[in-house]
Amino acid sequence: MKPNHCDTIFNDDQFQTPTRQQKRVITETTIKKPFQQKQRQCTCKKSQCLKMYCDCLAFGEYCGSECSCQNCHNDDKHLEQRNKVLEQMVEKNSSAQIKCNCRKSNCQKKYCECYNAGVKCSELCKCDDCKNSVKLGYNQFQIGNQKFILIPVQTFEQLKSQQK
DNA sequence: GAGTTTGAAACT
DNA sequence: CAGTTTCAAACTC
Repeated sequence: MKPNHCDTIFNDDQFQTPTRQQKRVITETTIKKPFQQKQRQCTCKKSQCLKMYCDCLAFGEYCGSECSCQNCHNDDKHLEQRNKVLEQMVEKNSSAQIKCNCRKSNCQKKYCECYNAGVKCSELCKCDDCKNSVKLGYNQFQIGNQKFILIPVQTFEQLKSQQK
């Protein structure tokens, strides 16, 4: 198994089908409520929620009532435009891996994508003075007493069918 | 809550 | 490809 993709979360107790395109970082909020209808809350002002700056779009979710974004296009009224952006994103991220280029945060703050995702920095990273002390292996993380491993969707489906 | 810092994403 | 700018979140006060 090459757990390089961020497509799927597998945890010890259950398999859960992803409801969204996993993009780059799994936020703490997401980990706590994996694949539930957790409404992200973005505050985008200039991106129209049509760029990856938008947290909602970055996870393939629509913006919702809890967002406080301005001139939002990440809704069903702008489906065509939105989906085009998402398609490009999926293509771009089909082999996305968690890596960072941190300069000042020592990979110890949530600015760091690796730290934020709960994974160790890897040789893919170009960070300076890395102090990311996550103990788990690459693409593994733990919240509370729940351990998670990021695996590709394909593998996820295989595991799921084996479980039946 | 306002202002600052940060680094990914976007752009050139 | 590398350097720069833009952006919104993380962080600080």
